[in-house]
Amino acid sequence: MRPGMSTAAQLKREVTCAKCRLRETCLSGDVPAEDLERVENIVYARRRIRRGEALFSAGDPFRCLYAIRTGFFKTSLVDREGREQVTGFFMSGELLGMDGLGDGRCPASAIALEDSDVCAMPYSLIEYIGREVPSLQRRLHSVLAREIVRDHGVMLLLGSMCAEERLATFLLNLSKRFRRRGYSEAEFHLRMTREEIGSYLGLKLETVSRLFSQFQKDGYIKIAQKLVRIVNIAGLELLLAARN
Amino acid sequence: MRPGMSTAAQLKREVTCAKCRLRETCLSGDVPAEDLERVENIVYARRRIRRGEALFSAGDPFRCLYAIRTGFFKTSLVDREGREQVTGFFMSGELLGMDGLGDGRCPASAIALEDSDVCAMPYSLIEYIGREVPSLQRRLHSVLAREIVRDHGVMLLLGSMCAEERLATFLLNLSKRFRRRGYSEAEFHLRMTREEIGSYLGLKLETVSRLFSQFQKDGYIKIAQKLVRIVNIAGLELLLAARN
DNA sequence: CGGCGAGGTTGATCTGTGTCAAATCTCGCG
DNA sequence: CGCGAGATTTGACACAGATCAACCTCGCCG
Repeated sequence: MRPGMSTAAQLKREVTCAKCRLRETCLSGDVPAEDLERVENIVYARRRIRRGEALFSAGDPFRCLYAIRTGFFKTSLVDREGREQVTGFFMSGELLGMDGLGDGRCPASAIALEDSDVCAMPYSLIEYIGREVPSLQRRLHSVLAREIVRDHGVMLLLGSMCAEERLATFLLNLSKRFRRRGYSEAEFHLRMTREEIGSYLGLKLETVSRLFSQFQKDGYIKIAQKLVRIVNIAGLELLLAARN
Repeated sequence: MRPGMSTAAQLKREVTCAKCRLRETCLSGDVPAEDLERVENIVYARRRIRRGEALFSAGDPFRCLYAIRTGFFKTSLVDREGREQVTGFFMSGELLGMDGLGDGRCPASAIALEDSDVCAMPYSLIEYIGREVPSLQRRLHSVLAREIVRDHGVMLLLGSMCAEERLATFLLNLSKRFRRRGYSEAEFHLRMTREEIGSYLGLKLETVSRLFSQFQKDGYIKIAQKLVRIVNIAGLELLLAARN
């Protein structure tokens, strides 16, 4: 490797989609091996974001999509009247920044909830290379559409579930995502505060706190601070199916 | 025109994006004139959907995106436990079916709330032609992303507004969309029932009904059945800004 | 042209969450 | 290693919106 190489280029070197453990959830997921080298060029740089810092903020010009290599983020929206809404929590292998594609500005902010590493992928490159690699193009569409489906799921949660069901859904969703990444599905750290959970679920932090206590009393979970252990996954699922 | 031409082809003949009044909100929006002929080929057929019928249903295989030429639709989701959630209302010039792009199945249903006409655009063609016409490709991305942004707006509504604010937001949103289409922003027909409004806004139909009455009493609107006339738009906006 | 059924309104009451408040815990930092 | 700010828990109480119920309205079909 040449000395004097730019930082971005150095960082880029460290990254190869081919070897990335998270490839299948990422943009290069379905890209066949022979196109992979081309596709790797869309990873322009890696960025390290410290806990509490913004990867991007509402109003920023849109340039990149970001793939989370390690870490945890929340995205949130603030309307003109100052109402804040957490719109999602994102973990390794997931993509951030897709909503900026609409009109060249990021409508939301993404804040790291722990020290995190991301791959920055300029949209201009994705677009350009996508034209030559249909599987990449398709994957991008698919990822955008899945985000829409996810959002509709949250609308269902907010629009037709009671507090208990919302929190159960939230825990089960996190559990499933951790499992898919090879972490324990039963025990994990909540990276976010009760208030952030509340904002996401359309509840107040006190309600979230009470529900955690109640779930513990009912034997569904053990909770100590931010560490959750789901003792009875089936029970939580049943709670959703109950529909009193 | 040849006799014996297939129905689909006949229908197709009637459609030219170049002359379509709704082009700018549709997929061909930014496509330059010289590429338009190519892009028009993605409109495979027109379909007429009667009030109450489904354009597509949850579980259907995904093939097409649909542009609404005339009419009005709701989309809705039903979860395993039978909870139903209306996820959106769509009017002429808007696109339906994008959420199916994720995994080849339509996760939601789209029901016509009045007799409607749509352009069916097979995804395979959009994909293929998009590769040659970057402005189309880009437009598709943009439209998908805008849907994400819209959904986040609904999440904000459901997660942090009170009933009064939700309904005011809903009315103002409809008003704005009618205006952009050249219809009256002040007076329009609600195509959906109180129950469907309620589902969309996370409220019960009784609450929706009461709020309409209250808004009328407070001089914001006149309402007779499904006909709304917004008497005081600024007042409704102020109601949102108030944040008691 | 009359009756039926779906949709809508309104009232009374109930209840799940919000609100407010106070005590406790935790963790980063000097 | 202790301090202070922010986070969490818990309790008491209030209230927005749900629920239940009765009645109304209107379009439509026989």
